[in-house]
Amino acid sequence: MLDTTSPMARMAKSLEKYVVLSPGDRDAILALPFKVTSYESGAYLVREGDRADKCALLMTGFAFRHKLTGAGTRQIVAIHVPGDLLDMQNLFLDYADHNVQMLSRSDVLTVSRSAFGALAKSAALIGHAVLLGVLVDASVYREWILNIGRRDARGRVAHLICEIAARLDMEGLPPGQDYELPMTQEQLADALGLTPVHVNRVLRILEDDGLILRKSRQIRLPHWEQLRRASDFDDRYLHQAQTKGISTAEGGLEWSGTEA
Amino acid sequence: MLDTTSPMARMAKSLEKYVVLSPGDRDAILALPFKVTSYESGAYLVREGDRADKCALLMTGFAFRHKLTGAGTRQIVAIHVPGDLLDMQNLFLDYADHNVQMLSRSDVLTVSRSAFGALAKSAALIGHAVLLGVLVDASVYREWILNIGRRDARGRVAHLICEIAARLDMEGLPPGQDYELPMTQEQLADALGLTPVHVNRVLRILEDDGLILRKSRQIRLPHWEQLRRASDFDDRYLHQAQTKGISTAEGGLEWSGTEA
DNA sequence: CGTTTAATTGAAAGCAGTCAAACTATGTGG
DNA sequence: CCACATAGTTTGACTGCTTTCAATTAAACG
Repeated sequence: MLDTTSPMARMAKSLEKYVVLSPGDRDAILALPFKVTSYESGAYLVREGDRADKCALLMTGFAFRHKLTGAGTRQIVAIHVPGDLLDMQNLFLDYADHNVQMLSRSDVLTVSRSAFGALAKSAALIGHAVLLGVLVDASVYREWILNIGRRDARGRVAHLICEIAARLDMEGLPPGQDYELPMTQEQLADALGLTPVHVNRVLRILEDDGLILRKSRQIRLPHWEQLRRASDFDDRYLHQAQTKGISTAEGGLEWSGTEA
Repeated sequence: MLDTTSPMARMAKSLEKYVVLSPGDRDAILALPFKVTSYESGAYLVREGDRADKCALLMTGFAFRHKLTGAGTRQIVAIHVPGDLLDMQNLFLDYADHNVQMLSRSDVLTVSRSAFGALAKSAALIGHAVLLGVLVDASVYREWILNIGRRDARGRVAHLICEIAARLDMEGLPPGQDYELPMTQEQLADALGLTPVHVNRVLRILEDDGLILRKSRQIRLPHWEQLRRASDFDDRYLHQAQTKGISTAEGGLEWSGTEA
């Protein structure tokens, strides 16, 4: 199932989160011309204003999307984990309305807009997979609007932690383990509409409440269910069922840790 | 150009904001079975948890999307104006992750999911129009995240007013006129992550600053350019160019009003 | 190891929220 | 056409969550 012969197999696998591809579709994907590029942490994959000319798959590492206000403050609007399709967002629009930047050193698979676009146009299923991917992204955006607009700082931070944990889990990364959140507190703040100072305070509160354990940027969630409740996190907005396949145990990751 | 023979002509027109349809595509759309329904203000078009079974076009009136937190607070995540395609969002996902509700008495054109889905699958251009529509919606979501996360209350309110004005304008509704914002201050608050009381105060501030004029829910924007600057509004995120056709004067609507 | 970047902590200020009451529309029935 | 009821708007006083400003400590990097 895990075909590692070609990086394009990862692309096929990512699309198969949304549809069941025919062998023909699969072959067509494997036949696409591609390129794998390593990006440093902080490198830009797309800059606001760029004409989108490629579509990408995040193979390793993390990335984020962000926009800037006229006053220069930043708002991160999405976080991406390995396995995410990166630029369907901008691919078909006239120009990029936001930035995509690496959160960590990352390997990115890119396919030219023309090649991918042609395939998506000719193979209906693949086009549909792209549409579903965009719809799920849109659902995540809606939850972020709710999170930032209507939850207090503690709930907001906890919710983002839950989302990232759930998505890593979904992508098959080791569940039930510590995981590394490759974000500075300043980046967390920009993702949550808070200040870095307050994020720091809230993290401490969550830690004091026993909801999370921290060691540098390693985070462990010893009481997933509690954290989930505290943050009002309900993973349905991630539409993993759509994502047929990955069948994580319904209610909960089981973390082994107890106390520091 | 403005074909009023069938409500489906409105649907075709809305899709043509994103692509140039062939006569064949157009005919196929006009041939779809449809239904026009009137909804009262406050009526639900879609409820969270519903299986999506229809796709809709808002013909007259306004609508909004919202989600609720576990604590019961509401966050409005999008506003829709006449001419908007309403439920591509949920159409292809397993179930609706949010609610769609009428802001005013509205006429809605609906097409069954199966009929529309089949057409979108067979006619690549129509499918592509749907994709573009969803991408533009996603871009608007991103701007809302930025707006709520990084602008103060005054900027936030002003930005939303600008967005709605720009979108009404885009849909060909009388520009440069007063327009009626069919939202209560409580709804505005829920769209902006604020409280109704504070929205009220901010509206007064904007009025005192001469940026808006109000009479009940009629709003006039006598100094568009000033309001635009005050709210850091840049309409590029609405991707109207994508929306080939409607060529509003680039930089600014010209409102005639001066002072009350 | 020194230098830079990120994380912490404290004290003070401020923007927005909460609570409560008064006022204004809008709508209904007599 | 007026009286009452309901929904929405406005205003004031007070509270508090989050920000700001500043300084210190810890971690990451070449």
